[in-house]
Amino acid sequence: MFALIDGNNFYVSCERVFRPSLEGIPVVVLSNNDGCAIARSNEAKALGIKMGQPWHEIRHFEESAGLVALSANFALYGDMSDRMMSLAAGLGPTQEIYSIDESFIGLDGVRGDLKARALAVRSRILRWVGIPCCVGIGPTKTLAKMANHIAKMAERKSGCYPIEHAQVCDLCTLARSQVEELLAATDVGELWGIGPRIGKQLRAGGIATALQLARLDPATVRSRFSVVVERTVRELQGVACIGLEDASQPRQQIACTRSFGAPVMTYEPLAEAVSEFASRAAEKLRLQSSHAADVLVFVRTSPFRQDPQYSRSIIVPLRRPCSDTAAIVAAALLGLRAIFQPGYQLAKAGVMLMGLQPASREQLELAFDKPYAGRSKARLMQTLDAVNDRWGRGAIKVGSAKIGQVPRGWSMKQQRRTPAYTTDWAQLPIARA
DNA sequence: TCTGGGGTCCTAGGACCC
DNA sequence: TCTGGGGTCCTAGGACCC
Repeated sequence: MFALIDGNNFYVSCERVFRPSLEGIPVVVLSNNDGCAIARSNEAKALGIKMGQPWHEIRHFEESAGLVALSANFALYGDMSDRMMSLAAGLGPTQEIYSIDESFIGLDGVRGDLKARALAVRSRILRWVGIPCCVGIGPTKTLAKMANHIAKMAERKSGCYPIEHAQVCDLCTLARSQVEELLAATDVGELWGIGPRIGKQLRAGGIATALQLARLDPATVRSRFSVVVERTVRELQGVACIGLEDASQPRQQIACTRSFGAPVMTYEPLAEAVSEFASRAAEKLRLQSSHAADVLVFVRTSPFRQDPQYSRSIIVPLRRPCSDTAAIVAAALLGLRAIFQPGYQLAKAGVMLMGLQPASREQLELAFDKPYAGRSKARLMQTLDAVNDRWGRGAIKVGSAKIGQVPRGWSMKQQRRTPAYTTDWAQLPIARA
């Protein structure tokens, strides 16, 4: 048995903790560069504002409906999340933190009235952290997710589900007929694992509700769709196919990407941005004690504009897997040089680290104890992270202006013989403080 | 004028092998 | 007219999640 605890309108709720005057009015939190809405209060949802809707399409609500828009503060949300998760963990013996605002709780072995227990945890989170939550309980993760959706909608919109399921919905204590009524009242597109594409295909085939999907034959679903949809069907039937992932797994891929506030057309500002992305990605990499084998860098124009489109990416292998900012920045810049073409209004760029592997004990020992260069590099990275942690991101950066650029007067042969990513730390310009 | 930033998993098809 | 059969690995792209 599983529970899913989920903070309501999480980013907006975090903001409201510190600005109670925002209660009861339409609020959105905006993405990077205030580009689009990434969280909406119930009042904003009632205005018809969609997830991810561009700000310029909804800003008229400022005047007409008193909409308040806030720039995102992810550091705050991360902190609030940690507090919420530690209280949510009290619901059962195991916890999987699924996203910044959701966690699954394994309920095996928990005795007594689960609904009362969930309500108590919910009110503790509300009192101590200030975040309103909803809890869904079911025999599988997919059903717990659906129960959570019911708990939220029953509270928010009267009439769509029976009001007694508001805030906490426990499918495990209901009669079969009651569960089927809830399944019948749930659109197939609301289910975990059914997105817009599959949802459309299902509806075209006459499957519009969760109940209709639950009654299909899994094998048929597998042949017509995929094992993923088949698993959803089995989970709806009460057969648990997706287990709880207790221990958090290290990431298999680390990305740092941004849209630009204004189009970028020249190499230098792009190189500066890509250096920054690569540095941030390398920090994240060291945080999980991994090494990367490859660096991917991409640039692209805005797909929403009519201008000539340009989208390229390249994967640059590192000489050997590492987590060294200098090597990763150099590789990213080498890649950027290969894919950059002037004349396009670039809207977005990013760096991804791939082929991640644990930094093994041998590698760590090698870095710290054996060759001088390796030791100093690892210590330098530790110092970099420590200083940036203490004094704020970007307090120390790796200088990048010249990395990846070819010294004046070099022949093509020399350039080919000396790829930038083989650059040693010693050859790189030292950071400015 | 202005459109997020992360992630995961699955599948199909090609290359390659014996 | 007929043109093996099976396996593995890799990659790009698609679909999904928040």
